[in-house]
Amino acid sequence: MSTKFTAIEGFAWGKLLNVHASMMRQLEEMLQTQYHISHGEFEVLLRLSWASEGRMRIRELAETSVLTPSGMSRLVDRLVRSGLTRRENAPEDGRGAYAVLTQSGQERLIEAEASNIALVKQRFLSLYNEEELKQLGAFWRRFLEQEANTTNR
Amino acid sequence: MSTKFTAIEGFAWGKLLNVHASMMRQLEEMLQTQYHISHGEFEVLLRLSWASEGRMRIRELAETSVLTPSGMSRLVDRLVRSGLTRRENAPEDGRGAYAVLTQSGQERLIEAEASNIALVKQRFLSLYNEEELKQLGAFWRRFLEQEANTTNR
DNA sequence: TATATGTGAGTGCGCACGCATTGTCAATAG
DNA sequence: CTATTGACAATGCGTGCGCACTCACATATA
Repeated sequence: MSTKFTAIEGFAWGKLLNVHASMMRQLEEMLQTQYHISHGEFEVLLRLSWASEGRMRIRELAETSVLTPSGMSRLVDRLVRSGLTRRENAPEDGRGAYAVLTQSGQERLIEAEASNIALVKQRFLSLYNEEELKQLGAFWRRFLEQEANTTNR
Repeated sequence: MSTKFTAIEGFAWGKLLNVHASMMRQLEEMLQTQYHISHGEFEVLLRLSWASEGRMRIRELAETSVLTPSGMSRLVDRLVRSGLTRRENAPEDGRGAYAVLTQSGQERLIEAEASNIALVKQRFLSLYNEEELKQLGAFWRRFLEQEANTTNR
């Protein structure tokens, strides 16, 4: 295998990085200035809202994110100080702690999520028709299926 | 505009994030364990290798990256301590400083870049034929052209 | 030339993170 | 029941970064 990219390969890969960086920069700036939360904090609030009764274990949150348990513990700390979550001891496991979405957290999340979705639609999704979005999804599915196969062994 | 994603939209956007995260995680782990450099340091070495005589101004490096000038100054510091770059005063501008690729930096970069390209090909590019890669590139081009239009005003 | 304004690089400080460790509790073995 | 091992959350420490600032120098203006 060659140690160089073809022009087509270099473009397909390199510009993917640029597109991702541009979108993330815009999303993070919007979340910070309008809602005073980082993108990581936003994602935690979002996962909590999906969970039953708006609560998840710290460890579970860490596993479904890019953070370690220690980083997640501190992130939840910040959310607690901001009043967006609270901690609750796990009744069934004395070691465990839940992060629980507060009323204030739900309200902040609803607005932040709406802005988040609007920005992604406006800047990214609106550029492609449904057929093209399906095509993109098919590309990602192919990648993720290969990942699932190779990480299991 | 709706405040929800359609299933197709959510997949096309959400899985793009997953694909990017998976690739970046693999690349960063490879660069760190095999070459003892971060991905940001790798990109700086790469840009230096593209520049004439392997030298660029700190400010210029910062502008073409995600870092601020202060962050870039410190990143170059680390590269200097590792022996991969050296600093040189700019003769034409007494304020300025160049980061210059050393021999050791060139050697490290050549190997790291080969590994980087091999990993991207193996894990990502090899999943798609040339027609599909062209299509991906066309999607990215559409996005970046829109960005160029809207950021200029 | 003399002064004011702008720019490049570097630094003190605060913040967020990972790693290693600790404290607490659960689960298993004897 | 006791001891060992393992798991969850939290914390001390080191590191990398941005922001605000400083210093050195360049550029513009009178």
